[in-house]
Amino acid sequence: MSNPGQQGDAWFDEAVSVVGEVIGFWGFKENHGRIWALLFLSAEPVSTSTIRDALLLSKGATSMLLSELEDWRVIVQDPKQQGRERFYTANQNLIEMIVRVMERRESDMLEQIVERLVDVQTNAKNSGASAQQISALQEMVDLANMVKQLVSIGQKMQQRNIKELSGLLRAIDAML
Amino acid sequence: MSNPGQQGDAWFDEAVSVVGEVIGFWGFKENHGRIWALLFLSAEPVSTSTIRDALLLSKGATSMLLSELEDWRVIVQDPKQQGRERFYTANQNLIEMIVRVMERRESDMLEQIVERLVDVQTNAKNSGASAQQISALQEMVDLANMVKQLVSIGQKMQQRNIKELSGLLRAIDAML
DNA sequence: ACAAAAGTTCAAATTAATTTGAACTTTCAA
DNA sequence: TTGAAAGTTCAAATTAATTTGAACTTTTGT
Repeated sequence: MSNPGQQGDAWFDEAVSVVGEVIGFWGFKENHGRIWALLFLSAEPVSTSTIRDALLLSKGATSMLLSELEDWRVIVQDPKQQGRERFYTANQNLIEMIVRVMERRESDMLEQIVERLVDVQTNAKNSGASAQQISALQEMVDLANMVKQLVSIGQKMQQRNIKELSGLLRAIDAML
Repeated sequence: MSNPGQQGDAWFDEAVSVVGEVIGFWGFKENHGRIWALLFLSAEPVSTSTIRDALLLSKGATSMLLSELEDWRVIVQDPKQQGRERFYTANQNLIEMIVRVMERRESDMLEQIVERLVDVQTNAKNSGASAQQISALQEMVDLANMVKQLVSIGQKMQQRNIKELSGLLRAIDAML
């Protein structure tokens, strides 16, 4: 068996598919997940053209997908590589990665949501909305704020590994 | 001012929009969010035709969206109403609702993912994948299991209200 | 400085998700 | 029992998301 455990092996392709599906399910493009999986499972930095060939993507798509992933710091360019082509590696810290992406995706939105809902509540009061309606709006605001709190907890989890977090979750479970 | 704080008021429409956007952003249809918001902000049960008229939906769409929401127990039919038409109310427990929907959406998937990744790992071992690759796969499995753990914590949070949970989150924050 | 290779951009094409509406089934008031 | 109003289904239409590829810009080895 030549080139063991690389792109082309059935298990490798299946892993790339699984991750692609999960990531796609979770609101990103399937190809974001496929690229990340390819890099995460590769020992060495991988060149852009290798990625393109392995995943059958166009030049344009590859460029866009890679720069999005890089922007989210889900992948990183290998600075050691020199020459014309770029080489990438996956961020190996899954937790940090997930937290960062979540934060980036939800944070601005949550801020805006709270703002808009508070506005709505003000207008509702001035338009003679019922007490019940005001408190329904308040609950939405509270919920949005709770999610903000959750995001900030996420931030603190960035430097912990999965094993530690699993232990923490067990402790929380016991509190309930 | 007649019909105070009802559909047609600017604040009401804005609230419906905000919720629709959030829900849409979060992987559901915008109209799921709009219907739920309309019901959540209405004092009385609302008839199907009122929903249709207020949100400008077709007969077919209304039927499908309502039965999906009902299926997820995000809304519920009012049993008191009799007559030909159905009336709905929103599930008032936001936390229960979110947990239930998440659980439903993620649970089967997570089970499958773990299964497929374990399979992949087995094949990888038999195909002479590197130790590094095996452990990368292991990390993915661990992560999926951690998310399962998280879902099960979510279940226990169903009967708590937002204020309680906010306090709990503060306690967790202090542990980090 | 040049030109070949790599990367970017974005309008058009493709593909996927959502909505419509007509034909059908079910429900219930008379 | 009957038929009109309500509800459902699903293929076709619409709308939205993603991908392509050609024209462009940037980079770098010579």
